[in-house]
Amino acid sequence: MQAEPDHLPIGRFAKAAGIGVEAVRFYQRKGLLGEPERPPGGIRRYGQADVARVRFIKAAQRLGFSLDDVAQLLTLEDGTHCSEAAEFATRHLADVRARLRDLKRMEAALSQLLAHCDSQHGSVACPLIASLHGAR
Amino acid sequence: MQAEPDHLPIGRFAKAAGIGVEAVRFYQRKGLLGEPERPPGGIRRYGQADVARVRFIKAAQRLGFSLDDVAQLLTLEDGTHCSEAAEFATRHLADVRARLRDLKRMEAALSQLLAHCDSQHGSVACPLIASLHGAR
DNA sequence: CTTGACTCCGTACTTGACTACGGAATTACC
DNA sequence: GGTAATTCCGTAGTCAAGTACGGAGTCAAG
Repeated sequence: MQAEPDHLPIGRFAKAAGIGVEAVRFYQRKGLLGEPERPPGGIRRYGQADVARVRFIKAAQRLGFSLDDVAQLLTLEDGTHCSEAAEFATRHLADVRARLRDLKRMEAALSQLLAHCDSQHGSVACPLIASLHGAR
Repeated sequence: MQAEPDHLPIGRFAKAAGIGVEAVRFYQRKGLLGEPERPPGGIRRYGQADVARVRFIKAAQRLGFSLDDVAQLLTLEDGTHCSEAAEFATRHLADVRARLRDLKRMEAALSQLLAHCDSQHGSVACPLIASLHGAR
């Protein structure tokens, strides 16, 4: 049958999303990803929206969010009632901003290291620990 | 004996750093943290520099770095020869910048959600997935 | 100088996030 | 329409990052 971009069987879907077939099923069990309807005596098909969803999951994970965090973020995406959404979003936003602060400090420390390194050779230390001082 | 800030026994040290005693030993086994000398028939003592080091480890983890990544970052802190340092630092810097980009997008999406949410009640969706589109 | 808390060190268990396996059903290709 | 590749689904194993346990040695308060 058609393997067009919005009727991908699980194997192609997983490849398109950059994960394994087993990981797809794992995310479905965790509730991060829906199981498309299975036509009687047929197989499930996946679309581009599913691919984007998985890419988001992987991106958020790289930013240090657990799958439980990602699940909450996805409920925001999916549209919850405003009052609950605001609560989650506020908390996650504070979290995101704290991470941003630390990452910026880290970027500064690393790029200063490189600047030093370029200009003179020998050995240099990088005050990474000090740069995040006051972090929590 | 003295329990002054630079002669902490492992229990106080762990508490000061916000982790458990077992985690301290675990980081030592991983090489993230040195084992202070043990005076013959005595116990090891830890100082503020160790506390700061552990705090850095935890902060970096929250930013999505694995302990192996953190180990590399710490070699920069500890001061390596410039040529190797530059290589690591360049790679990590690119990584940090990619994360920064994604986090900024996420921050924008979340704060927009809140802005919408404040101004009108009912249900709102948050285009988080779309906000990271083009992420890797 | 004893007693209770703490340290040391090795091994084993737990949790989160997958990854692998295997047998029955479905699909795709010639 | 047969057969090789996929899918399905359940169970089990793996790896990272800890956490817990336990017995022998050390410290510190009375």
